[in-house]
Amino acid sequence: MAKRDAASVATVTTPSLDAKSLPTRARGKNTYEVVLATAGELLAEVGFERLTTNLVCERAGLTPPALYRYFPNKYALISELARRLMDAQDEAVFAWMDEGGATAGSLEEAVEKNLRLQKQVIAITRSHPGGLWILRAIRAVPVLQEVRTASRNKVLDRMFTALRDAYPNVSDEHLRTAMRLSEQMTYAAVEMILEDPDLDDAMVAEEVSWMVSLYYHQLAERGSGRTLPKG
Amino acid sequence: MAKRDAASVATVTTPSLDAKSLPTRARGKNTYEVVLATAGELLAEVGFERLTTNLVCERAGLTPPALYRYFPNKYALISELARRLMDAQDEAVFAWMDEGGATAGSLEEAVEKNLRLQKQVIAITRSHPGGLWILRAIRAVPVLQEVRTASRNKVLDRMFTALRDAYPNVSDEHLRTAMRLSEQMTYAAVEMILEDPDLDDAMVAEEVSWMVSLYYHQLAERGSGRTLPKG
DNA sequence: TGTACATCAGTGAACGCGCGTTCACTGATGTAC
DNA sequence: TGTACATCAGTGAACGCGCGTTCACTGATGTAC
Repeated sequence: MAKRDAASVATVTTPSLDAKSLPTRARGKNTYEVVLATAGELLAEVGFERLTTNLVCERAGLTPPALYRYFPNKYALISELARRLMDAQDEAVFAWMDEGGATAGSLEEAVEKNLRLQKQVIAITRSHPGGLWILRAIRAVPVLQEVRTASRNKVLDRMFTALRDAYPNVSDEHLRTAMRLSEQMTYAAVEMILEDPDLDDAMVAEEVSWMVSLYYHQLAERGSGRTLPKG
Repeated sequence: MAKRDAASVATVTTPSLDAKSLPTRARGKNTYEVVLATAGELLAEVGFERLTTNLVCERAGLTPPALYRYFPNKYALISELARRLMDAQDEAVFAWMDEGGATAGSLEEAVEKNLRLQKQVIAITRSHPGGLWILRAIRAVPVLQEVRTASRNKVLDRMFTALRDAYPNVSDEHLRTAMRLSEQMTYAAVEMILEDPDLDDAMVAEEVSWMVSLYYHQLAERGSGRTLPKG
């Protein structure tokens, strides 16, 4: 077998995200948090691409080896920030479900409940510095996609269990697809709102709630075949 | 005024995208296309972050100054690829509108028409090497967002004109928001399908069509206040 | 309650790599006469 | 139809910068006795 032309091979090695070691003492814990906070702050200012460990150190008033003690690279920084954001969002969703948010009777009720959740997710993302960039990063950076996938699956599994019985005519796969689409819609709207200050948050949130609620409302009436709703 | 601490300032200079010069002769035009094709290919293989001008040159069998003659940096490469993808998609949307795709009577008809467009957009994106990465890049990379914005506004303006009269009870802002949301939903679904091969393309496309169609269907009935649909 | 010691936390300085970029140059291609 | 010349296209080799990373070290902090 001939030696392959070097120019034709593109090697891809994924950087590790494993925290090198966690701080045990107060000083170290503080540094750890300062680094993360600074990373979030800089993320909001310069975006993902321009974020470097050196830049974080400079801003945080640390030398590189101090950061490097806890985080192997910038991906580990974003990974931790993303994990926290996802956890906060997931908690909000679970609390919402526990209050019966997902089991509405009328369409109007569903819209109202959905709207509350939508607004919460927006508020949570906004309260996390660099939140918009975190959302973009977990979509666009391969090593970080796992954070998003893990969070999504956690929420989806629980929601699937909660909703399964409410849609007897819909197959498992169909229901899962429906849930993934509404999840996508929710996050797309959050990104939209955060990146375009001209948009009316409340209006966007309400419209998304309508879109998702109408869809689920009609999904219940639709079979696995294609039955149109009455009217 | 005191000199600001260097560590507290994060400068952001945006790279230029202007093509340095366009090739005039056949050889140059060929090189130009080879560079772009290689960039798309590598984008699909290694993603945006790992794409470098050096890597493109190596794979294309060129030296850096050859690439550099036409493109100032990697953003210019992706920008051109993105512009082409957006143009192809926009054309499909316009053709669809010219065939009356946006002006359906019944809900069922709307779903059918919407589905055709959705499938076309998926096919177009798939046919462009690195298409998924191009979509991600124009969302996540500041200099490239303009490509997306330009394309979006072009489509939105034309669609707004076409739909304006069909929704008399809906304000301009409301209608624009509605269109932006359905646009987001469409692209979110394309990304979803391209990045998760386990998904059933046809099912996702159909569900998106339902979601969007239901939404517009109900939008017509809804006032600028909040009137619930009958039923 | 004080001191000695182990361990944690952070520093200063330096490194190698590869990226983007440039320079002076050779070779290819079209065109004027 | 051939040749001279202007311009386009691409090369080879080198550069500086800044990023990630490491090393031997100093300083801070908790704890055993």
